[in-house]
Amino acid sequence: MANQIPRIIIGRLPLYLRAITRLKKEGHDYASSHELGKLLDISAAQIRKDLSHFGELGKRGKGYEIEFLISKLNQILNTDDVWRIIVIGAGDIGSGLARYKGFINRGFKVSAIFDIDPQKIGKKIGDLVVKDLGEMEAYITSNQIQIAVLAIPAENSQDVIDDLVKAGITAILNYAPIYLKAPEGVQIEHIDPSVHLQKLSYFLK
Amino acid sequence: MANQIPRIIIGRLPLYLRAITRLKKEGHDYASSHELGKLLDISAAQIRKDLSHFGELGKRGKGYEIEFLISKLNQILNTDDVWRIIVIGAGDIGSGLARYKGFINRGFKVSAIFDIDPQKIGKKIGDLVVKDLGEMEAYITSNQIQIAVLAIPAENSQDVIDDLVKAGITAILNYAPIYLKAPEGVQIEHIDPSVHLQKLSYFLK
DNA sequence: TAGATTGTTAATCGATTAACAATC
DNA sequence: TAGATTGTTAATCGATTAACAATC
Repeated sequence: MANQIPRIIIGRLPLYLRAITRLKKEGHDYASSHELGKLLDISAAQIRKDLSHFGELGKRGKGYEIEFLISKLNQILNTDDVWRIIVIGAGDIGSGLARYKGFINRGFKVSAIFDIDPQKIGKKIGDLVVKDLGEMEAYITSNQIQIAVLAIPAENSQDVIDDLVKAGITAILNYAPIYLKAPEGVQIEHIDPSVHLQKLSYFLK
Repeated sequence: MANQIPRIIIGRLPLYLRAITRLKKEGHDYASSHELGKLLDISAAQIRKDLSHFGELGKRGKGYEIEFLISKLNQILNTDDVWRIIVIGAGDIGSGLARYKGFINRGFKVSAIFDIDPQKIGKKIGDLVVKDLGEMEAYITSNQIQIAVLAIPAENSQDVIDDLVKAGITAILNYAPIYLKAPEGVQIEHIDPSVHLQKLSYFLK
């Protein structure tokens, strides 16, 4: 099972998981590739092909058992357990993430939030108290954190990335509108609303 | 110039624009496809191929004139002018977007923010005052808004989408962790941090 | 059994890369 | 001119789709 799955397939698995979790909430027990496909605007053939990389997950004639597929997808994505993640930057985005209730059943939990601004350090956000950025490295090491979310201005982000990696972080979700370099083996994902808006505006007028 | 450009290429143009804008800020006048490629982890050949869809934008022997390429990309992406966009939902994400200083030089400006919660209506966020969701449709019509950002809980988002489209919105950036249906011709982009985090966690452990 | 839907192969389609003539 | 880099063609690579035997 699963010898170097293409990245593009991995990128679709969270969407499958999100869609099928919704079907479960609606009371379904089984979902066919066609149903899922309609929900996601993805062809049924592609969904079957993607899933088949991880074994025979469906039942011919019936579809995919939802409970089973959910647990299988979580297993594949390593979200069986909850990852403790840290957030760097206690601005609007960082605060929003720290307060966000939706992470926990997707496999994540913000366990600390850091900022460099003395005005913010010590402030309470949701269940957390903003920590001094200076404590970040020690925190990562002693809590064995692997995932960090960067929610700070672009100018400072490359420096912080370097510190994060040095401390042992191996996966970064970056909200700064800038492309960042990380050493081989450190995964980075980017979220930049302006990029999405520009994709949209291309099609307008 | 430009007969039905593949979506995947359009998706890269904002990245080119972001990278080259940075090079401008650093004082460069020209950028070669190799420089850009190194900055973005994209092959030089691909960058040249992508850009060539829109004419001969470079100078052989020199590269791309930065000032010219920026204006050309803005022209292609329709971000020459500033789009007035609206934000639905005045929670952390909505507030963050309303206060975000980075939109204006990427071609966007939040011109109104709406919420359904009486506690939030009337509150000041940045330069804006939160409006009643009930005023949304009238606002869209009379201001000819085309782009909306959805930053509300998943449960309510399909209803709001329908209202948005009815009022004339043709492009939506959706922060709710759910796949939404919109009629043909209405573009939707999705941002769901959990999806990105799950892509990251796949590679861990 | 009949109907439905998977898993998988082969065919198609599209995107990326390599290579190089054109040319600044 | 010599060196550099584009624009573009052809070759390669990879992803998607169509189709259907297997089977629940």
